[in-house]
Amino acid sequence: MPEQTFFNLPEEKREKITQAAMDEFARRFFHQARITAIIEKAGIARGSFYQYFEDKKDLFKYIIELCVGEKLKYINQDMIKNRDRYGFFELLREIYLSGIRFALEQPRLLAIGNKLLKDKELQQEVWGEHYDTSTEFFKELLKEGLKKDELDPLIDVEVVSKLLTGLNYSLIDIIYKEDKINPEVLEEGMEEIDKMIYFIENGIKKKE
Amino acid sequence: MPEQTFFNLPEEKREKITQAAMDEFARRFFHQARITAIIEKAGIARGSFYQYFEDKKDLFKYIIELCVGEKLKYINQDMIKNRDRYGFFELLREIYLSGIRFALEQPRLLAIGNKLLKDKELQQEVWGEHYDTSTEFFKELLKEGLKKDELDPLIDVEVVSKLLTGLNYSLIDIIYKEDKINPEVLEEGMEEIDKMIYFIENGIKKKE
Amino acid sequence: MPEQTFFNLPEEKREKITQAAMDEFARRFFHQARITAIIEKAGIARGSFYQYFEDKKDLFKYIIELCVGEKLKYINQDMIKNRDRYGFFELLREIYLSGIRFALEQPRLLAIGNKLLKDKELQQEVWGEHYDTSTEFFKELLKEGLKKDELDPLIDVEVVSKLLTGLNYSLIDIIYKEDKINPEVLEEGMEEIDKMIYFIENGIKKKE
Amino acid sequence: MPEQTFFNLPEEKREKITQAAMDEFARRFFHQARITAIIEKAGIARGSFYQYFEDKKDLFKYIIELCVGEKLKYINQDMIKNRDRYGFFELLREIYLSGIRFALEQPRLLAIGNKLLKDKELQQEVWGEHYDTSTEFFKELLKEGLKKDELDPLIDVEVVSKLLTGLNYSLIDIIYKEDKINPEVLEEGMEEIDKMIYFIENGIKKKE
DNA sequence: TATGAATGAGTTTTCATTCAT
DNA sequence: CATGAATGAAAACTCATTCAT
Repeated sequence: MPEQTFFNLPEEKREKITQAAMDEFARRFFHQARITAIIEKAGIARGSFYQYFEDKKDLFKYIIELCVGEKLKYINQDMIKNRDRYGFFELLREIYLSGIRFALEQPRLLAIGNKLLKDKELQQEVWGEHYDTSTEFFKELLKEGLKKDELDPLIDVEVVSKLLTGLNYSLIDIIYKEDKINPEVLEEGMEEIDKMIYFIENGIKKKE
Repeated sequence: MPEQTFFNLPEEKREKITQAAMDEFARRFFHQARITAIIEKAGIARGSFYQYFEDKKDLFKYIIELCVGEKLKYINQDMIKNRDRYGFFELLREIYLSGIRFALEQPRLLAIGNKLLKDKELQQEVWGEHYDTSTEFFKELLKEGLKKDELDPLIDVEVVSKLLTGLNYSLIDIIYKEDKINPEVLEEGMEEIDKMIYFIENGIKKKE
Repeated sequence: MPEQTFFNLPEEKREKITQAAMDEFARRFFHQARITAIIEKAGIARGSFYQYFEDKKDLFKYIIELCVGEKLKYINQDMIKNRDRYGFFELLREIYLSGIRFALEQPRLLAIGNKLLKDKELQQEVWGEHYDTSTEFFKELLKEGLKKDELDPLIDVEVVSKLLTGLNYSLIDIIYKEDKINPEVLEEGMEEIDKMIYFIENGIKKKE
Repeated sequence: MPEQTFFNLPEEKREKITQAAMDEFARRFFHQARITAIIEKAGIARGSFYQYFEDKKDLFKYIIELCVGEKLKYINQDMIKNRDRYGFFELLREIYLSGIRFALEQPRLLAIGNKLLKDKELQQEVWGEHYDTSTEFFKELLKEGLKKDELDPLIDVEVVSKLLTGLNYSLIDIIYKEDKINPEVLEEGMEEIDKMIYFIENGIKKKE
């Protein structure tokens, strides 16, 4: 919800502001992030900032939106749209892999999201009530997996959806630690990650 | 590392300060936490605060120490000490259950720890280099489990230890959401949780 | 080294701030000087102060620079530049007289310098290593005086340069006492001072 | 004017407090000096301090008194008492030499006095109106010197007494610079200093 | 729309002094 | 007398936001 003035800006300038904001929000928690740092890096005037955004939170929400949009690009949209044609574990693997690709290629955006992750209060301000889209999505996936008889019918959808969400974050933590890419992962490559996903799957797949 | 003066205080007053600090650190991130709020709630003078603690960080470290100490009380110490007498999954279940018990009974302390969890910089200041004790512990457990031939030898100890850590946090997130206890969990009780743990185990136990 | 914002200020406002700062630094030692007093007298907001200056020391350095600049105006620059055309004692008298003129007309600036004079630590922070320019200057003068055969060759340049510096301060103390101009001196005028300088000269001039 | 309680203290304890105070007042200006530092070094309780002294200034005055008393010990008391038997320049040399001996042997006390020297306000609080004893003393000496026909009758007693005072400080500055004894002076010894005094004398002695 | 100066509430911290035991 | 905890005024400094041009 930036002001229209912001969108009237030349592409280049808008980009510079966006990048500066991402840098700052990746480095510091929302409350610690300093507008001063952002305007300086972006090379704009203090007053201009408030002509583009209502306040710090307004900018933050916008940046988060960009993160979400960017994140979506890493998911194979075809699989999502035609998800009835794919198996549950294929889809799950794709979700996880997309998360990993995103982490590897957009570590800064990941850092921003991670910072938000623990601040429930802020999340609510940013996303209102429905701030747990990730879990919601897994819930849908699980329901469909059960319908297709791919999953152990004993599982509790509520609980497992949350576990899958948590595992997603864990996976990312594994490859992206302390603001740096974990070199071990890069060496051994995706193969290792795939094996890892395999073990996770064991927990919920239908017992024969 | 509070000053001796703090420990000389009458139990009751010390407790009041501790509680006030916990309240504030549970509500806000370290940098956002306000000494003013703490001293007001504790009913002490501004100057007194600095007679008890070197600064805000000093108090925070102390509170974190209390959290860790409290957390340990929730783990069956007998099992930890004589862990060779227990199976890997028995131990794992105990760890997870202890986390859940802690979350249910000490939600405020949990919130404090969670806030710290995402702030790597702060963690290093509080704990020095060894701030990932949780993962280290799971790594030990896994190695012993492998030795006892209870686990799939194909698993990557590094990776799985991190997954188990992440799962632990997920479990806690499931029952403790938005600073309130998730009522669903309390209704259905530990039984449900136990089932959940069971599914997790599938992922790594030895294939027959 | 104030910020550019300070120099962008309208002359009048800048002057008001400068005057307020001079008042405070003339009254109190650097560490005792209060920013609050300065901003109140200058009629600016607390935050503005920190937009103009990095901190109290930044302002202080600036004020000292102004003092030094002002002081230089009181020395006959022609004599300094063409000093080979003048006798040693002529030059010495000019230096001393300039100090006296400065003291009479800028008692506040003198007070500021005097306060700094005893704080070696602060001097080093303000001026770095070369903080004894006064003595250095007298040393040069003495060397030239010896070359021109005007001075007793037995004198120790190191020692006498320090004595001359000290005498300079003494002279100033004589006419400027307790932050007020000593009225006696004003009555009897420069003539008396000139006589005083004459006696000082006896100590080092070449014996016939 | 410490309280009687202070003087009832065992010699050893009193000495420890005195030493601690001297250390602090030698290091920092009165306003910067911290009671905390003093009580810690002296090993006494905070409350005790205020049982011995009314406040910080009370202690300071006492320390200054001790400094003055100590200083007097360095002057040849016989010469002072029977000063009619000595020549003006003999007496003057003794005064100066005593200052130098004091500076060499009691650098800490000298530092305390020097710090006080520039703080006119504080001086008045410590000494009331008659805080310029040094100048007063030189004035007496000069008058007697004139009576004995040893001095140039043209000199202005007011002015020269102040100059002599200033020279005294300069001498001390020469041998005691930046809180350390100037090594050059120690090497060349008192002889050099004596020569220095000789040059000073030239300025005021009776012309033949 | 752009600019950047102005604002002031809010925060941490220090320290002399008082007070209760 | 000794002790050391209690106090709170005051200081420096930060920073999001407003305002005037």
